[in-house]
Amino acid sequence: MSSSESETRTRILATTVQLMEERPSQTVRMQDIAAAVGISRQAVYLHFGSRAALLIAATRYVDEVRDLDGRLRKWNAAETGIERLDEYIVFWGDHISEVYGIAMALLAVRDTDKAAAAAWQDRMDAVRDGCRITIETLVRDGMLDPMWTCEQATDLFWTMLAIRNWEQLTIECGWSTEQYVSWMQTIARRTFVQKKED
Amino acid sequence: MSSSESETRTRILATTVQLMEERPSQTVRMQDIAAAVGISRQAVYLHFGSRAALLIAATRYVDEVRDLDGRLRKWNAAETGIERLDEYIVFWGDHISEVYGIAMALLAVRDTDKAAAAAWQDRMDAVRDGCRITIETLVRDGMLDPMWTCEQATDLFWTMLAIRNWEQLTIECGWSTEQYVSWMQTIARRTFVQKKED
DNA sequence: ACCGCTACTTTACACTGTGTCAATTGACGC
DNA sequence: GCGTCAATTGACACAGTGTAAAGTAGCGGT
Repeated sequence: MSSSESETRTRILATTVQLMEERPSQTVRMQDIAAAVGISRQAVYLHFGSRAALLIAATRYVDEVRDLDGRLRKWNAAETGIERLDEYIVFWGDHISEVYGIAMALLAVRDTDKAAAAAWQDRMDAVRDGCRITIETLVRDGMLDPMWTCEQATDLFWTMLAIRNWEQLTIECGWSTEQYVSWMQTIARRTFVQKKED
Repeated sequence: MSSSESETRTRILATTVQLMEERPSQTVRMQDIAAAVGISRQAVYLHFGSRAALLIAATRYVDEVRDLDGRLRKWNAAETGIERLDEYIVFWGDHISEVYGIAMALLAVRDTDKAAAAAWQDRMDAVRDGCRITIETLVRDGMLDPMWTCEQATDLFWTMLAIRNWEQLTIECGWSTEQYVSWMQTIARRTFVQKKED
């Protein structure tokens, strides 16, 4: 795969990600990306047919570079449902903080571009799958609070982990990612884990 | 105030709100609003200098029509902190479901328009104030879980109530507003209210 | 030496939506 | 009839995306 990718293509992707991280996503134009790479705007269109296509490719690129799959291994290896709950929040918190820039850019074009909307949906579905599997492991352990169905708990867990919430707590409220993770873990446990009957 | 407002101006506002509720906000253009009202695009600019100004006026209009202040009375009248927590979620859930359309439109132009950003900030600050007062009432009652500072609990409560979360749970997950309210109340209580020492 | 290929450049233009401007019309009160 | 207020019409500037066409520079093969 990476053998077929030209060096310029990779440089475009890396630059795009970098610019998106630096500035508020909206304001990064195709022009800016081209200029930063040191090529013409049209050259960018030569590699990626549209802004949306570029953003989609950029998210994939980040996943690859940051080793998304490797990071999920710890979560996957967790034995108990509660461990999984904790590990998923750790994984996701760390991941968001590195993907935030392009994720927001992709989210912004989603309204006008079908492909971008589909790409976003894909990623959100993947996160939701992770949430569902986590909740199902809790159920298996008999630890899901009976007030929730599996479906409801998944909806809620998935919503809690929304990037917008991470954004608000860290960027607007000034929480560190560590605080985000540890407090999110607390809320998730209190919300989903059945209380010891006493 | 309402005496100075021309009938056309009001019709523009009402139509804007209506269109924004119907369609995904982004796609409603000044042209569409003008056509729906039955006037020219320029006539809209005659009343509201810009798209952002129109959206800001539209949010105010909705607040007035839906009697925002009246709805807050019940929350304000609540005696205990826990009652306030519950009532604030009821108020907010109902309110979001009626304001959703324009709120999203306002949010969308926030990135490109300073006035819209300020207007959005205003409203979010107001919600945050409500959250803070609610949490402070819990503190007064000695009911806030000692794991949170007042500030942290406010941040978190405010984030829980984010419109995006309501959007995801109701529109994407299919929850009713009643479910949203009742389950949000559960989570909020479990997160913020100190457990009975046993 | 020439061919063709790939990667990129330059210039120009179409399109969409916002926002501005100027000249015009039509109704209403006085 | 006069002013004026509300609205109309048509034209245009501007930004950013996306398209199209012609040109260039380097490189490998024959």
